[in-house]
Amino acid sequence: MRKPTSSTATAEAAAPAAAAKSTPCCVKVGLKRGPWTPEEDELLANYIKKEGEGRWRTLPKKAGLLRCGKSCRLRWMNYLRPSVKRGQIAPDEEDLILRLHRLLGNRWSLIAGRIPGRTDNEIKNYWNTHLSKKLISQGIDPRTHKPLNPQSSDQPKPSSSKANHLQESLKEPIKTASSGLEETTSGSAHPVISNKENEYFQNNSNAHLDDQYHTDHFIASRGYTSLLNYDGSFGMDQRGNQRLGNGELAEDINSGTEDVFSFLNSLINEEAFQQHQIFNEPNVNSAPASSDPLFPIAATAFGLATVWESTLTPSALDQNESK
DNA sequence: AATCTAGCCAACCGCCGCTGT
DNA sequence: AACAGCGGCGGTTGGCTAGAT
Repeated sequence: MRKPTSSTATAEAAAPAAAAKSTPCCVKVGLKRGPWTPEEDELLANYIKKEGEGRWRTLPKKAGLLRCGKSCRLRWMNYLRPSVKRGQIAPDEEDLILRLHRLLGNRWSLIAGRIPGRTDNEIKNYWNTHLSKKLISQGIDPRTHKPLNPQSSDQPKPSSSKANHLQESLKEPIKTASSGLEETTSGSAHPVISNKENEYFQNNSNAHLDDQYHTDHFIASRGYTSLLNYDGSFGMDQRGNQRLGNGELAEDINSGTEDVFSFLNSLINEEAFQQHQIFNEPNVNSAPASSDPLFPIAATAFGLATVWESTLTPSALDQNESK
């Protein structure tokens, strides 16, 4: 159990000594904690509107808040930011969370980065309160996305159609935006996996979808598509890292694709890209239209993606090796 | 009506990696 | 190379609320 009073008291007692050496933002002398008031929200929002995000350590003082910088950052990121979407998680968002979690594990910020308007905290809470329980009730281990009882994996699947849908959903490879998009039943556009990729899974005996490593590796090796956000924009975490899978995977990705993605990220204005239609149309197997106002950006992205597709994907590498 | 219980979620904590010195 | 500061992340907590008893 958490011990707020004692830990706070300890921190406060230790604060003067700590402050003499450094000024960590979590020194709690005289700082307010707990729920934010509307007045505090207004102060914070107004300040950030004027001065912008960042410099969290000094922000509270300048904004006239008796909060630590971390608390301000959290409040802004999870609640006050205009882009934060409120309200229930939609079924297609839930589906995406499940798929991303299967690939990424508890990398909430990475998952949130691919679901516009949702925060890592919100997704984490939703997972812990809804999805993990849902998976358990379906006999699926929420950590591994595999059957809870391995011996029962040969048994018939749960009889309800909902359960079947969930099981099937978890087996599908995550849809990517490499070569196109498809309409979901709910009407929103999801990135799709290409025929080539399906072919790869079918032809490569090591790439069976139940195998977390191979699924991860496949997606990771196709770095550029896995880094496409749900809305079609290119996504990395805020440090510019690609935190997919375990460290080994991250190395795999970083060794081959980071430059490409840094370049793409630098090319693409996210806001403009979100409004851009290239990744929001049902079929974008063709190159972007030159009449499009964002043609230069789209064409560069498309070009790089095409080069990547034809030279560095597992199937392309196999083909090149066999030549 | 009062009490108990469970669920939800905003907020906190400790740790880590990056960056600047 | 070592250190300190900062921002960000994931795990966890505890207050609030709705429903059950």
